[in-house]
Amino acid sequence: MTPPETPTDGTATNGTSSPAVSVCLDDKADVALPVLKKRSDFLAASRARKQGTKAMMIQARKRRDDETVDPSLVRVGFTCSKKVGNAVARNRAKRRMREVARAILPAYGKPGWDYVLIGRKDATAARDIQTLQGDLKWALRKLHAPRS
RNA sequence: GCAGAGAGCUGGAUGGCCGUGGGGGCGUAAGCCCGCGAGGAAAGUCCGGACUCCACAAAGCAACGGUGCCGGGUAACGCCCGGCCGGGGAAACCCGAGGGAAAGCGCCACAGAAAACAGACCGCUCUCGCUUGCGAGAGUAAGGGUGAAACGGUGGGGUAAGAGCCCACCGCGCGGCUGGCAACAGCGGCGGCACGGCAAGCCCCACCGGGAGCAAUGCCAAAUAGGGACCGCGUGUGCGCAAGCACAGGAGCGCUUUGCUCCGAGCAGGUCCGGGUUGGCAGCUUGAGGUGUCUGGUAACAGGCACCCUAGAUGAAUGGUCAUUGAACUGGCUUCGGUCGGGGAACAGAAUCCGGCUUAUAGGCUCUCUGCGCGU
Repeated sequence: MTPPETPTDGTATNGTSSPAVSVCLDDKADVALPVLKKRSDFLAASRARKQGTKAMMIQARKRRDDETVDPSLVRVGFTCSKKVGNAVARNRAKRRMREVARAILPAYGKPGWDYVLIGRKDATAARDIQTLQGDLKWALRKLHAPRS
């Protein structure tokens, strides 16, 4: 009846981070963007790096080398907890995040990484779409930066 | 035109570009093309079914849950339609858990003398006594006061005062006739009045009802821990060589009766099955299906004919953006006709599928009816 939601337990701190790798950003406009579907992928991402913005939370994780997924892929997942609102509000937030990810991630995401976008109450639906894209680019720069 | 009542519809629109979930086609592939893609409530999960799996010897009884005026509709319903009765309204219409209180139990707060079986607080009348406005006795229940409710009501006669004591009408009860399939209604007769209310407290009566749900269920693949069944040998007493029969015991089928089934202490063995986890496929959308039309019916609805195929996801598709337009609401100007701006669409998102109910819902539209007013 309802899709699975973000678990509301707060397990989202220190995880496996990797040093930043320099990536060439050209000719990636039509790269496929697979969607995360397994609960375990979401749980792994929630234990990795995260960066909040005004209208959403972004989690990012570099996949380990022994994982079977094609290392050239950028994968993305979307989630909204029930705090975001009723089903209409949650679906709307996911659709807007999907649109933002489609515009930004093929060019700015790094191959071999998984990204999870988490919606926020009211803000995800209300914020201008251009601003949301800017938010995501800013957050990706922060996430990709080497840890100090 | 104004006020009101009922029934129904709608739920921003059009186009371009980019994207997305199924389906179809082309292609070795990358990919390209075509077509389809949320609601009236998709919601609450409250009723009723379909469909699956499990359970099920019969009858009676009991328990538990539900329904409750009558007739019809339906696959079925607690739903719908029509009618009856009671209540509200000037009317259109609206509301009602609307069987049984002479089967039984229980309750009826406060107030009041008295709350269910009769009785008498203030009174009223008569008699007696005297201290002359009080006491005693008898009669009475009309009047007063209390209450949601006070042992029929109103009027007249009657009386010491009164009382169905008598009479008329109304109410009530009993039995009859007429109309109606029925609930019930009408009419006239008899009875002087017995039977207060609550069944949404228990209860009685009638009728209905196995359980779980698509995470059902079936299949495939991977992966592994050791649960169960059957076979074989073995099993109380009596009779019997034995097979078996009888008896006793225990267990199960809600209970009873009839009836049936099973069991008995283990094990070196043999054969087979299942369970949880993850992924995939089926179930999965052609159905009590829609639209139009004709026929029957007051209607709910039923039937005939023609045409149509209209989401099938599973971390879950319907989105983003641009242009034109744009309701409510709102600011200014106004010659009250408008005009220039702002603003940017309610409740809400399919999850096996249907029939209902309930709840949420900005605004707009249509039809019918009632009352009043105006015009012709």
